[in-house]
Amino acid sequence: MTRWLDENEQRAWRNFLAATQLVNEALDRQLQRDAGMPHAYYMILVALSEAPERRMRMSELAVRAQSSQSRLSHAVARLEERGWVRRDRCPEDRRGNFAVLTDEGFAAIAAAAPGHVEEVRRSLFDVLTPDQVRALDEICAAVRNTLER
Amino acid sequence: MTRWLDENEQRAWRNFLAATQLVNEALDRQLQRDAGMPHAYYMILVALSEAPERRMRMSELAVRAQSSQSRLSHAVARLEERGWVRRDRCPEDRRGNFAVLTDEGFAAIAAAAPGHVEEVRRSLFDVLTPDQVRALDEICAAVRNTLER
DNA sequence: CCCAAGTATATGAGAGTTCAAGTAAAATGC
DNA sequence: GCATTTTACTTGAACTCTCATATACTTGGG
Repeated sequence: MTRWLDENEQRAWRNFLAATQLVNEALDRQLQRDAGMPHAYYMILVALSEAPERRMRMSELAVRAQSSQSRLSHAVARLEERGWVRRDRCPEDRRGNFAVLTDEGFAAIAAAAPGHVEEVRRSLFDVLTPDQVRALDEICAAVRNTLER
Repeated sequence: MTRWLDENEQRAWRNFLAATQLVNEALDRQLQRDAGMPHAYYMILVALSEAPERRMRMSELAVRAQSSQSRLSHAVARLEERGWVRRDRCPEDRRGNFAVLTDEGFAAIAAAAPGHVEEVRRSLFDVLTPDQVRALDEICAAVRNTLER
């Protein structure tokens, strides 16, 4: 019954697992070492920094930062302890919260960004030809389209 | 100084992050739900099942299963509790250990494999054209070549 | 208006991962 | 040969993530 992977698919699959893990590990290590935060936290701060007034409702932030709501809740609690994020109650819907990027938080990603971009280039873009970057973009967009809700 | 990502690179990067995370989450959820183990554990069991006599030194296993030594050590401890793996001391080098896949462990991946392959197809291969699979393979191989070791 | 159902978020426990440090045995060098 | 370094692996603590559940508020009928 099971349609097993053929040889080419096996190879592609294993290369995919290895490559994506290597990239993610490289990112996490660099950010942890140089900025004291995991990549997931960096993504949250970046999402906030791009939002109007640098604030966003928790649920929207979860989507933008590719996080589950629970994970985000825990993460924001941690970021709050460090003074990088603050929570403001939402007046229109008193169940809701805004996560707000503080000036310290903004300073933190501003400081972290150059090293991070450097690592992104080193571990991905420097390795690929422009054609490969295009191909990768399309491949990932296709995957998103299918798996995202 | 910093060479920021241009618009295309930005898009490719964000699609890459989203797509790889979606695939990994899909894998982890399916395996956790249907086989009671995370993907990392599955990879360890698979690596062992492919080894001669279904056993391997811890350090080699770490490489094959794409795990750090510490992570592997903890994971094998857990797998041992479930009776899926056993540890044998290595006679030639008494610092060393073999991780050995038990019959129960083999049964566990044999049972898990079909559902896992199904999920791999669903979340990646079914979405891509043969050309895209080839392109992805080459891209990932290039990344591995650069980042590995 | 009130109650049931739904939504937004938080919380706690359990599990996995990382990092630094620890143990033990082999290899190296003088 | 003995001290040093290296290798193989483990351990513990701190942290993050997941899953199930709880809380608080809102919404939609009747």
